[in-house]
Amino acid sequence: MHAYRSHTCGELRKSEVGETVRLSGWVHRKRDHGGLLFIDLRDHYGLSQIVVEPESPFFAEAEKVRQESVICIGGKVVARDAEVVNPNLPTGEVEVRLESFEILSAADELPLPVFGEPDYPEDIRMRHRYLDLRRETLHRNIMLRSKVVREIRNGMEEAGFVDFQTPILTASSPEGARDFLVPSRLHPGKFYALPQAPQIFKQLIMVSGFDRYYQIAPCFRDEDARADRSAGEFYQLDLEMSFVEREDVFDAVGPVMERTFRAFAGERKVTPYPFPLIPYDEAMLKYGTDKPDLRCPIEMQVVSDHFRGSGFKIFAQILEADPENEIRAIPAPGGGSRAFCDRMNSFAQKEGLPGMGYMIFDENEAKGPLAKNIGPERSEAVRAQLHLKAGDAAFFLAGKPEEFLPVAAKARTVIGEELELTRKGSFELAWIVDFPMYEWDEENKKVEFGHNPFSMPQGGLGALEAAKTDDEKLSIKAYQYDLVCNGYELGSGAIRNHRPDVMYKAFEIAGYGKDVVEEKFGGMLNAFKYGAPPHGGCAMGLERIVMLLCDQENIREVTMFPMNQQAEDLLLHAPIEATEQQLKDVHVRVVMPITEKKD
RNA sequence: GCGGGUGUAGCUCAGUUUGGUUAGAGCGCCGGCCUGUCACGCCGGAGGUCGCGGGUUCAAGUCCCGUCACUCGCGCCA
Repeated sequence: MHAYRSHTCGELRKSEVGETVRLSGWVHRKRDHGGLLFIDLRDHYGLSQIVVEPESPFFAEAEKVRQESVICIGGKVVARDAEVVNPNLPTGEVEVRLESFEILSAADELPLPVFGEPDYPEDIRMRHRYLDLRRETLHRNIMLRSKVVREIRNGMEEAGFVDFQTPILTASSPEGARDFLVPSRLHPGKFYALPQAPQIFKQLIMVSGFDRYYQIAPCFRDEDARADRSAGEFYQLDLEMSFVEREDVFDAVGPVMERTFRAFAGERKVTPYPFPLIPYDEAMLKYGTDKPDLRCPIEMQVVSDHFRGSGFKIFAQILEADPENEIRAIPAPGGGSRAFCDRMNSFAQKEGLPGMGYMIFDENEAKGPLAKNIGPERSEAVRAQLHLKAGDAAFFLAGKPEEFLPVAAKARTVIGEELELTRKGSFELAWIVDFPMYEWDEENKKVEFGHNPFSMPQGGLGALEAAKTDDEKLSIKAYQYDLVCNGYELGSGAIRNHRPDVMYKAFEIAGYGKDVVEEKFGGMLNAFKYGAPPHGGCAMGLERIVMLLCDQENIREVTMFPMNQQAEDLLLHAPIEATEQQLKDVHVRVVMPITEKKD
């Protein structure tokens, strides 16, 4: 017989009754009746009940063994009597009568219980991640992550994509997030950077003639963490294709996303491919965000005209003060109660707005201070535009859209949830398309790249040359798109700008001369001078996909060894001081930040 | 860098609003009992600088100021 096990702990069924077996695993739980002892033995595969009779020579030892100790037991598989079958356990029809018992590794008192997985502080979970990972939920999440990766790989391989690795030690790139730097030993004073994404490499792979690239790629960005954003590092399904237009990219990655979600969605619905396309401008108008949760059916509308010159002076004045100001309405079907509307109003105030006006519609009229001030005719026009009926309400936000939209978007989500309009148990995917090529940099009062400077502007060189005023420049769209699901940005991509002449012009509009482009992006620019195929692609955040499938709202719940919000690894204590010798080797001297002393 | 929340037994939390007796409960831990449990049960016990520092007060877990830790968000994230 095998030294440790003849079966796994999840394997035994009635068919094994009568066999003598050997099992190894962790002591999940003991139930000690004094005269009879039950041990639930756990491994990766499941749970088996071991029974120890008081006559057993091992009874005393087994009674004392601590939870989470690793033991190896032998014994005979017996059928349980009908009344003690455990239907909740796949192995619940049998149990093992203990005949041999050995402690392979005794456990100390636990800093983190495994059984029952009670809520524990995250820093303790991180410090003892190996215990945390034994717990059922996290163990299952990590397993699902692996299966998701396999499903993605299968999909990509079947679609003719080829997996290539790209460098981890590379050059710092001037745009994007802050880089992690690695000092060079051979080149004093010089540094490598960890890639924020294999962006330039995958474009070079296309220029190198490989046609279809993909990789589950590690990405490193020195930015602060969020619940849905890991500190330091994360993985992307990264892909790039040659000789393609936008729809070709959608046709390649869309089906892979659909099959991946569908494979693990269970009862939950998945948007069938092809996913809807929503222009960026339309998303901002209807949802107030470029990553709308489409499970919520509420769509905002501009209702400025109904308030222009109306008796509601506050709104009328806001509209007069600046032509860019507007009134936006959030319809709230079924929200026609004072209590609800007041609650939403104070929500808006908590979010930093002066408030959120509202109208309540009943059978005959619109109620609330707004309705009174603008009169029945205008109120009725608002109701008609929003297609509302008796018992409904609408909320109104006024001012500069860029100022109130973040709150409006949140309010839309909250209203949808509170009124139970938001669908549960579905994954609703859509492409947000036609992102602006440029945006206004308020700090430096200039036109700046909106997203990826390497995206192809729509209309190409002609559109760039035709744009003279700032407004015209800002209205240029890029072949740039995001995939969104349930309010999360799953990934983004673009058709790239593979033409040096267009690139020079694109950078010129953002105020960068030829010299800057050549100095900063010379590597890629040169590559484009010797025959570059039109190409495009995208990158999907792996953890976000897994997070959604696991019904988790925190990315650390789908990451085996995550860092905390301060980007510290509490298990292995990274980051940590380097030794004098290490610093000397790489020609680095540490200068601590000056902290202000208080007197 | 900034804002919100949290911090009381190993853990989860009550007590803080309105300052006042010996700071409680559940889980876990330790000891005892228990032959059919599977969240086993019953009895007993240990365990607390109320995050830390300062202040107000006859009196502070409770009020004030500062600070630290964790977390959520803003900034940042092409």
